[in-house]
Amino acid sequence: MNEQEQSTEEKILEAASEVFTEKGFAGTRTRDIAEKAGINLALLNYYFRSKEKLFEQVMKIKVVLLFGKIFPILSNEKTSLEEKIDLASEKYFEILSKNPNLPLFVISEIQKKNSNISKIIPINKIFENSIIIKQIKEKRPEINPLHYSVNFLAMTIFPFVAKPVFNAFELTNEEEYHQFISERRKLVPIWIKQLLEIKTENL
Amino acid sequence: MNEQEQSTEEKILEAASEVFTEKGFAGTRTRDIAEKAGINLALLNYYFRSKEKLFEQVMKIKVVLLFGKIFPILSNEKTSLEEKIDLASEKYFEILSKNPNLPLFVISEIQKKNSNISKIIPINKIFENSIIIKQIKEKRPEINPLHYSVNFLAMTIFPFVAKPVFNAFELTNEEEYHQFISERRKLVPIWIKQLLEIKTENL
DNA sequence: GTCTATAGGCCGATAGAC
DNA sequence: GTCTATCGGCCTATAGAC
Repeated sequence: MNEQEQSTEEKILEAASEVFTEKGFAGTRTRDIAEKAGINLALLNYYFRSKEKLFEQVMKIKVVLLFGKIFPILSNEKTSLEEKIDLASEKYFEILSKNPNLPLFVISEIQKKNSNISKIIPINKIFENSIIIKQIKEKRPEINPLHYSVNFLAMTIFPFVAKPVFNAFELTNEEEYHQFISERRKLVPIWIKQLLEIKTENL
Repeated sequence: MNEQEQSTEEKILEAASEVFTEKGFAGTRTRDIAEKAGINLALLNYYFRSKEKLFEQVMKIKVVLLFGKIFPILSNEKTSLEEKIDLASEKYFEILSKNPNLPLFVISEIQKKNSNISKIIPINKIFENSIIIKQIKEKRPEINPLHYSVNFLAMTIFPFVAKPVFNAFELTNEEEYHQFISERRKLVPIWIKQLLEIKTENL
């Protein structure tokens, strides 16, 4: 499924995905994408019109990858809150282990380009109407459910976002980092469920 | 302390700080820095030699701002673990409220430039030898203390890192976001202390 | 120290042959 | 569809006047 089986368009898209993710939109040269895809620079513009439009397609794919698989889990009417936490955690560690710098790419490029990405996926609507939010509200009506969602995302995603810092300051080597992540895969759902048990009356 | 009281060098540095933070190294044009500083483009090179060297100075300041104030708290021999959590949390929310996109800038630029930034501050040495690590190890010897440090940083920093996502997907408006942050200022230390109480035997 | 003017190189995009 | 060659603009950096 690698070599010749990919169409030219797919080869460009894959190369673009890698280079954009590594260097960001502004730091990427279309020449580098063309070289990595093994095609000519002119072909890139033939297929995608411009660097900007190529980037938009990559970003769309990345946003769907980052959020798409999670929402079905959070919106399942048949699973309990605790089961959702376990399943979402498992799925996220799986996605992020394969795509470690996916979240940093999406976040930092959204920050730089304040694009109208909310038209790709209406995250807020899906989120606000999801079953899990109802379940959290039932369990902890005194606290904005967004806190628990952010806690979950923070504990799961942050170690991947901060990986460049781990490397730069040599906090872990590559092996220790993977060990660390695989420990968190088990710990995070335990911690999240525990946080939901704490009553905090006096805000 | 604004207008004429700043030296030209300071004006350039402050303008550079703002533009680099907003657009990243690659997305920044030295012309924009010069314009924002109210000086001529040539002056920028007169004072700082190159865009690269100016960036390095800005980055050094940012890294110190992000970590410098925290380490003394974590290394204090006279405070308890719980007191350190309260003080570090307070200090971080203070720093990040004033510099909301500081962490995203530092992380994403470190990722792009894999610079030898560890020479600015030897974070790993300071971290490993800090008093708080000893205190965490005493309390939870079965778990790598890095997990609790990452939990703290994640729960504190992540909402600031992810702010562009909050905005892009309209999860909160500006007022709701500030309300959300001020709630976390109280909740995060409570949660962190609670996480330290959980025994997790079976890893 | 501060300015204007410009050199010099890089990069995105396209024209045009095959 | 795919290539080579090149245009035109932008951006960093510097030369040189004041």
